[in-house]
Amino acid sequence: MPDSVHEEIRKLHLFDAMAVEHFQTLMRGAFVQTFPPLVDLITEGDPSDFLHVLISGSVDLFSAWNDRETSLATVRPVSTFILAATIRDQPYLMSARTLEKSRIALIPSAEIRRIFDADSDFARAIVTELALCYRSVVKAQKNLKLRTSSERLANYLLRAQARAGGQAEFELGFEKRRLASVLGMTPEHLSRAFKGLQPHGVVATAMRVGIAEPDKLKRFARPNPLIDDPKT
Amino acid sequence: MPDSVHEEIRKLHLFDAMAVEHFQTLMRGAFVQTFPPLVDLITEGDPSDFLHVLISGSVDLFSAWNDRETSLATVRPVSTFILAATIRDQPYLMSARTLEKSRIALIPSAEIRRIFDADSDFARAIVTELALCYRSVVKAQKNLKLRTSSERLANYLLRAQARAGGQAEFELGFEKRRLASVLGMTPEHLSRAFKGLQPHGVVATAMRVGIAEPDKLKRFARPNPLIDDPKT
DNA sequence: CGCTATGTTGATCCATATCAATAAGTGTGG
DNA sequence: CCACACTTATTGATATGGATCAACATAGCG
Repeated sequence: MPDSVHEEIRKLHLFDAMAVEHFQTLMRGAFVQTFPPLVDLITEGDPSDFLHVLISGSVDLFSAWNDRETSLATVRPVSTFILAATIRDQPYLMSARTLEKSRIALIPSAEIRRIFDADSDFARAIVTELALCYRSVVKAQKNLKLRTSSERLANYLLRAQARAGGQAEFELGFEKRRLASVLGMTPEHLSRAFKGLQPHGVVATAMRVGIAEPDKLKRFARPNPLIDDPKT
Repeated sequence: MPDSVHEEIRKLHLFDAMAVEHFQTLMRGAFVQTFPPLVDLITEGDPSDFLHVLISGSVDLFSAWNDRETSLATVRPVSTFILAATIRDQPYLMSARTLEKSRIALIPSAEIRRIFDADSDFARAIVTELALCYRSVVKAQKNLKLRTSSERLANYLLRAQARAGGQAEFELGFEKRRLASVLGMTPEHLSRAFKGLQPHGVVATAMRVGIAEPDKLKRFARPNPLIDDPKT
């Protein structure tokens, strides 16, 4: 693995406080890989051999049971996934697949656990990261259970607009088909949901979205920091 | 707070590895309280002043938005709740209320954070606990999104039977009204769901439940360790 | 230029919520 | 010990959010 990547990973606050020698030990067993869209990365039930760190792109965490499948969370850079399984040395509870082209660092779980025991700065960083993951799953769950699909779409668009720097018109990173899956609905339903948002000033053409009057959309969407703010 | 309670808390594996003096510091600011059923313990959005440790009883974690309310998880002894908010020093994401009469230890969050920084054994124990909380939320989410309400009820009954020592007939700890809320459905729907399970050998009278042929019910419920096993 | 994947639209179905009425407990004061 | 009030449980009728199925429209792309 090239040193430039080492430095990139070292900057992540999960790794920036730990002792140099421990970091180097971790990196010896680690590697970074670029995956195309829609590649299966892990399967639920498998032993947690690697901690995954998403460096760029996005990843869908999902689960299946009895021929049904559901998306549980979307991971965005830079953050880890399946940290809890790694820590507990238990099987993954969720499967993961790339949504877009993604760069991912893979670090052997056994090493993580060993160094976690040896380096208390690292242990503390892990707690912070894990608490963040926990809270993001809770927020995803609230989003899904408390909102209708149109409300989820409206709030998603507002967040996407914020990510795009607040312009009135912006690119929608996904194909609509994948956006539907991210939002937990069928493509047909997403299509209707977009139409339903027209009275609230949303104009959707191909992969571009325009929000005529953000305040109007906000009155419908009612964004809430305890659901939509990724930082808290 | 009586010393007997100190010892009880000290036995929880979250606290059993930490240095004695740190434990005593924590206990100085802590207290244990017994709450009747249906008491609101915390409200989402409030600052996380206390880490809660459920010693006996059960607690519902729920959330509200826009006049809608949903239950997100049920906490059973012995475990902590709102640990992630405490660690991150951020507002609670969920509200909590007792489901039954419950004993709860309250430990000032600021102390937890201080000692977390000073005691690496404690930090490690927190990681383990937090990973467990994370995984239990994920399991709750899978249960809710992948199963119909009858399937959730069937699996709940199988777990309740296991908790009761595997007898064919056992007490159902809750009022049906509360069970419905725990399972994420309306009381009316629960009533119908119980009827729907009769062909699978479930007999429900008042607060007692009988499972005539567990294998038959299992064929319908399809329990899965990645959803139903609280230990992994 | 057609082929295949994606997006839209319409019709219908399903799980579950909601509303309404009634029945069955449970508790309290006289 | 009973009458009354109040909560809980059941049952029926209806509404709703969203999925599914089917038809058709587009749009990249070899």
